[in-house]
Amino acid sequence: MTLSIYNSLHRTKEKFEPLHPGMVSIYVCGPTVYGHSHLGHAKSYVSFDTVVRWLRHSGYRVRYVQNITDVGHLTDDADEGEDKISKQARLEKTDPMEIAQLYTRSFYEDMDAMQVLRPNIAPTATGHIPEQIALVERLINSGHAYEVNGNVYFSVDSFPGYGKLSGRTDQEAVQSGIRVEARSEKRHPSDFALWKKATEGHLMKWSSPWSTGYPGWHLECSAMSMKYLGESIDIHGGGMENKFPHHDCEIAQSEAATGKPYVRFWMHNNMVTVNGVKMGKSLKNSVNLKELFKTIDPLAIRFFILQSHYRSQLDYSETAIRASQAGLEKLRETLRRLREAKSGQRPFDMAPFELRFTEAMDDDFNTPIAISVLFELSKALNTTLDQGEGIDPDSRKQVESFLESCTIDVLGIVKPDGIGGEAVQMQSGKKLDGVMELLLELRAEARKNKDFAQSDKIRDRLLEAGIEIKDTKEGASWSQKS
RNA sequence: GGCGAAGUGGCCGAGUGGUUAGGCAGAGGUCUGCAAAACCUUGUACAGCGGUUCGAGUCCGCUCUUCGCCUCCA
Repeated sequence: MTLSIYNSLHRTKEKFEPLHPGMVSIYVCGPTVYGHSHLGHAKSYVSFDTVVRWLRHSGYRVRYVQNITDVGHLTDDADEGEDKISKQARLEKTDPMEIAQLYTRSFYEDMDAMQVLRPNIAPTATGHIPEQIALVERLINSGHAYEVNGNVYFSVDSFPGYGKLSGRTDQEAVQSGIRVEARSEKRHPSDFALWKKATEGHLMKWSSPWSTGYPGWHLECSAMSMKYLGESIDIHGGGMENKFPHHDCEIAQSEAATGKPYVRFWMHNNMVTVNGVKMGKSLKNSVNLKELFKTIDPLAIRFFILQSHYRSQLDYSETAIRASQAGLEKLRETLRRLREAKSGQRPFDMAPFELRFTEAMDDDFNTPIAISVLFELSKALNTTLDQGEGIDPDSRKQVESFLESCTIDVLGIVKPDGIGGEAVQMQSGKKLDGVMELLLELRAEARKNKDFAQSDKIRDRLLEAGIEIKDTKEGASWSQKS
């Protein structure tokens, strides 16, 4: 079986083979750090995290680069637009660097909570100004860029393939551009800035051969991708809204500079909507992750995201996410049960489940199908365990390891050192085990004597304390709940 | 206006020609002292109208509706 990936560049699924056998290079557009992360960030980074996890699981050595944008994007398209980070710094009465640091930390906190693995390299735009300047020089020298009044623009006329990703023709760009930019100093309305001269009072600026200024909107990704992954990379990921102009500009400036294909597979994830409407800061309907984490297990949010395909829109609602949490709990319960179950004689064949899971993931990372396979496996296991004879040791070991591999390593919906969703204070585990043993013993005696008032009291009080008791055929079991 | 995506049972959400998606919620049942969990049974959905086909959520056309991009945005 082979992995196929939907390539946005050709709008079709293609068999995936990396450029260098066994090694995959992937670059994903990172966040601009001027605010706390929202559910849209979660969808994007959970999706690509799962892509990376599956590639690694499939045996590839993956180098994953995800930038942190800490400069260079303006609040509007006019020359006098304010840098978003500077603006936030002004609003919070502090320094742009502090803003960038604050929200970078905040971003990683949220991603860590959802078990999004850190990228191998997380370069910042401000840390790569020389690389960006070098790329601009390269483009000027090869005739693909020109300088006017301290600004440098990329000449789209010099790159025939401009717009090939988004499917926009140059004609349209001309037509829409002419009205807006009639008096521009650009040679062509679609030309985009590589370097901008800083205006009076602009805080984030660097010296360059052309002016004291700052890099253009699209430059950092090209420069950093080339630096850390090479001039041609296997996969570049990002949100669909970035296809145009961001990714088309990246392609143009990179391929014009190197003469090589920039990206072999373009992957674009779809958006989160709230009640069917796009989530956006300007619409004031964005769902802040830190807020969400107060009431929902971060891993349940991850699970919710993975229950739809990365190329589908995901509609957020309270009820939908609650339903996901309940479903995830069911899978976790099966894993708990399997870990505690005694071995026996019953055979259990997990091969069909493993095959279907792999096929689903290999089919453009179809996590909703993969998860449905896990639910079916869960049901089959529960049915077998319900029969009380126990699964034979070999099969049991295999299926446990498979289920752990799927939920912990591949999907990241279960914590490696526990199940997830329980209270965190497990340090006193040993002591607690002893106490619980005693309590369950007392309760068992009470039940034996039909003193149900006493046994129910123990159960109810423990539940209040966050410990749930279940009576099974093999005796009572307990688990901690969050 | 241009480019693109989509409309699936109460809700979420897969599925691209022929057999059960899956989850959540609901109903009934098994088990249990009672719970909880689990399991069993239960829903015959695919925007509308035409067409192709032995056969269509699944292909084609039209209509309606929704959404995204075209300005920063995951």
